[in-house]
Amino acid sequence: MSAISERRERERAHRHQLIITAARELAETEGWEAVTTRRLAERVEYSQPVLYSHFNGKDAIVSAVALDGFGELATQLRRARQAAPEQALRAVAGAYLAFATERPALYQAMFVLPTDLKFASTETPAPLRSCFDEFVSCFRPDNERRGLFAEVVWSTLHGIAVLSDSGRIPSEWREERLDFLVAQFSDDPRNPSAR
Amino acid sequence: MSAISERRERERAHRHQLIITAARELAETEGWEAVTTRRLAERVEYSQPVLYSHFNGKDAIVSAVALDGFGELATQLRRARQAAPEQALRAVAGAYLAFATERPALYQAMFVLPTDLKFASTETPAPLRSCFDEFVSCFRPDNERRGLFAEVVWSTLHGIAVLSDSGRIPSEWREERLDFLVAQFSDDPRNPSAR
DNA sequence: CAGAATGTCTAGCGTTGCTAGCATGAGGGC
DNA sequence: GCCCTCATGCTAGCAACGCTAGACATTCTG
Repeated sequence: MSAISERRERERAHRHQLIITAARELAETEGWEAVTTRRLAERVEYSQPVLYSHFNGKDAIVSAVALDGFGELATQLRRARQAAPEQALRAVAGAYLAFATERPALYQAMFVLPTDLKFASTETPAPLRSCFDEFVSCFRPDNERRGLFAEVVWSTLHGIAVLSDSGRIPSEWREERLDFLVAQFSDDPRNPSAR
Repeated sequence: MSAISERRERERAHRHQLIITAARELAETEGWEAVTTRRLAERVEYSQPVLYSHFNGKDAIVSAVALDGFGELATQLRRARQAAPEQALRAVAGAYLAFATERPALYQAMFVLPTDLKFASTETPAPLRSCFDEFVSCFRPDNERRGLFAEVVWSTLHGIAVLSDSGRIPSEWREERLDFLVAQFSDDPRNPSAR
């Protein structure tokens, strides 16, 4: 393989990431309904068909953005948990909701829009699994049902995030909901009903 | 007003409902992405523009379907609660999830797709309010935070419903999640941590 | 019976995701 | 140095989308 084709491959990879970040920025400033293949192509200063030489279609672009998002979410959750080890659940839940409200478009790509990402299977991408594991780690290792705990806590947070984003529940009681949720689901020994 | 115009009004109302049920059936058999104004018009055996003489646009049709759905959901939740007054939360939560899994398209119209329905405000339609009140009624009248309880329980159920519908959590542990959720959120006197 | 009003249709606009097919330009063999 | 090959990116266009303008027909009104 010649040096020239290596350079080409590099440029191609760079453009690949350029498309992803352009789609993400466009979605975050104007919402996903404004992300059309035409506008995206114009933004990366290429014609429309080059998008299809990098991705199978628009859904694949959304999936790529979502995958980036899962990486970021995983690191933020981990940071929050490690910064407050004795209140891990509270910290992780707060970080999750903060992520959802601060990057609503990214969150939508990850959890609402149709993507071809596989969840909860053997081919689940690592960043996705890491996010879930952060929730699991909020519970005691000897808790045999921590997987179930994590699933339900995650569901609750997702419900709060998506219902308040679409205006279906008022967003002003966010902190109260968080405190309440943590109190109900924490499995530390002071919460006798949670085991 | 003449008898003829009365008949016209009747026919018009009938056709109005015809459009709504046609949209709902189409969505439930093929998903909302298959509900286009052209196919819907063909299905009700009228031309496309008549849809716009009944509704402001496609979103308004979705909203009308959703409103029907809220009426049905409210009666099902009420029936479940009254059939098991001493396990109200468990019954209502089960009925909610059953509704979501048995009528996924209807559920989407109510809670996922963009609609112009107002939630949690003074102009919230009655069926919508009834649904929420059913959750509130699962908690003791002397529980000052039952509104908060209801919001969080609803969020959890919605999270479970939407995450399992899109394949993001496995649907096989539904009963376990339900039992766990009810155990954590019930405010009866045997659950000391819930108050 | 003429004119106004109502209702429904055909046709079409602008936009969408996506693709066929044509250029242009670089790489390698002679 | 020259020509063939092949890949790369473009222009142009397709079918389908939500929605609307304007023509036609039918019905009501004075």
